[in-house]
Amino acid sequence: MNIFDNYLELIFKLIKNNQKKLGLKELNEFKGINLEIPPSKFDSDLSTNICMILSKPNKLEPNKLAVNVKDLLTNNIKDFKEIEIAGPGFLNIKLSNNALANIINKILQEGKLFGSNKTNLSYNIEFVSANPTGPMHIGHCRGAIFGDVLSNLLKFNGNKVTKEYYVNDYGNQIKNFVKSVYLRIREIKFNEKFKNEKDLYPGLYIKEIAKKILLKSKINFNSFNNSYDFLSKESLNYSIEMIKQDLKKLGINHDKFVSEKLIVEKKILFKAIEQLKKTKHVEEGFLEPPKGVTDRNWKKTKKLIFKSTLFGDDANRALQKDDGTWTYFANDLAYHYDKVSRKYDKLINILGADHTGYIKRIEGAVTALSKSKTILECKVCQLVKLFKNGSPFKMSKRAGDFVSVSDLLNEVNKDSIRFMMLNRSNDVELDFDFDKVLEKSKENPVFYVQYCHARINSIFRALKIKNFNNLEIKDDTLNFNKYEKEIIKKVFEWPKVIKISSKKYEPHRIPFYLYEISTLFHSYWSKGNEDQKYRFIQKGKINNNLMITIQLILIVLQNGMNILDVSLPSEM
RNA sequence: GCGCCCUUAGCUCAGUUGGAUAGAGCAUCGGUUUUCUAAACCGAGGGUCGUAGGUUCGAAUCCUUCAGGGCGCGCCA
Repeated sequence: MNIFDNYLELIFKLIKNNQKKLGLKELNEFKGINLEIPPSKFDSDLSTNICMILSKPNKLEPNKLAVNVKDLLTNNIKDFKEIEIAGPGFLNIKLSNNALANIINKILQEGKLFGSNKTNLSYNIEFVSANPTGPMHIGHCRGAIFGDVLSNLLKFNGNKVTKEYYVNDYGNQIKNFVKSVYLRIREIKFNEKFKNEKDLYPGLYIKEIAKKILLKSKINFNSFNNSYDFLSKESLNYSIEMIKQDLKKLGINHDKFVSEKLIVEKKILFKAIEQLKKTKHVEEGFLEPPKGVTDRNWKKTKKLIFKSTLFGDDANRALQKDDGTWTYFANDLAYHYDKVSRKYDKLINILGADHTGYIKRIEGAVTALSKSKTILECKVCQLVKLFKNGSPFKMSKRAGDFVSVSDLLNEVNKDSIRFMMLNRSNDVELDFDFDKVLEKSKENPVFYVQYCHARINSIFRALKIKNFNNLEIKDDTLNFNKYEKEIIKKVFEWPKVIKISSKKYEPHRIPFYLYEISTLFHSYWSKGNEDQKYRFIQKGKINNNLMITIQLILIVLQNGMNILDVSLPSEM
């Protein structure tokens, strides 16, 4: 039930059928025309810019065209009770009571589905993909929640979504990680001091892993090479498990974990390269020394390169290292070849701000691999800064030199973390303030929205019922006051919020919307303090218009918080 | 040097494929509770939308210039 889309379609049809009469030669496919809720100072339900847009290519005056369009619409769409021409040529539309009643009834029927635009595409969203060399830190957390909620959002909007985690369980970092575990084991078993050499992982969690492995293993750890296979398998298991636990505590479950090691073993890379050689995206050649980096022993050697400059990248990228082994990017190319072959409509990668430089090459890779049939879009989450008492806050560094997700979860509950991590656009840095998140006040948006729900439930308690059942309205009983009207208009906007946030991959619009509708509710509620007649419950009863208004709020609160996966307590 | 992101009220930020007098929260000042949760509400002040141009009926939004801040720039992963 998206009234904007529905009515626009009607309007377009009418205008097309009466094109000549209106003197319109050029319809421009109705591009740029929209229907929206006008600012609250205008006393109308809908507003469209159609006359302003169409007047230009047809060389008509917007206000004159508006007079004709107004007549056309009022005579043919009986849902439109009254239309006013306003400002530079807006049409402000009032809906008939009958139309309002029908719309509201439909929303009540749709309930949990209200807001879905039923787009029906298949998405693959890769997110987190933190290296399995240690626990998740605060930086991963934002991307993790962003990806999870974006998945929920796209699912809610009617799509199929695969939530994917790419496990980088291959390469030098893994060797360093395993070596660190090995040295910690030697430290415990043979009392050898752990020397913090370059490239090793000093974090104390490595010690925990070492202890666990020692408890269950029977091998002697006399040589790194001899124990490597066993050690790497065990250490990776532990650290991946650790990450999965953190994700679980945040309420995140991926559908699929793809192992880089497996991608390598399946030799997918060769197929990918073979294909890209044919399309001339991969060639043997030489690369220039990296810019902005000095003091390197640069050797110009011939190797396979991916021509990412064709896709706007700064430089072409090496697929092979000097010693002939494959680069990380090469394996990622193979991984994305695999993703492309799974035939999703859209691929999305969620990255941290420090991976911005990687975007063009990997998006280009997908375009090349899919022969422009699949588009990969990378969304970047900017940094998270921790604050406490208004000043930057550093947590215990037990886990290493970063703030871990489990540290965070010890202080703040999952609901607050999820909501707050999305209470900013992904494009801007996010200040995460511990005090604010723990506060029970308007300043804490999570609380504010939840409190709205709790207050609604207090009405149920006062009326001694569990919910409003079987609500239905007839137009003759329809008589909303100005506060209710405002709330209902806001509810009508919900499908639009879903549509835009789905289209632009911007889940942050949902918490903002929920906060706004909560404000309208709290405000209306408080009117009862000033004026008896606005009290929700009169002589133990509640009137029908109010019941409907509250039910509509409940529907969007529940649908919204479901997408965020944040709880709605009925009492606080 | 290059790429990406950001610059909107004192502070932190929203702002829909370009729309009407640019919106919230915090902070400041003032008010509201014998009655459904005051953990809330109402009101006031506060703006050259970083700068300079351009596009047009109309620009915070699109294009160009410059300035400031962040992130990144390996044949690491």
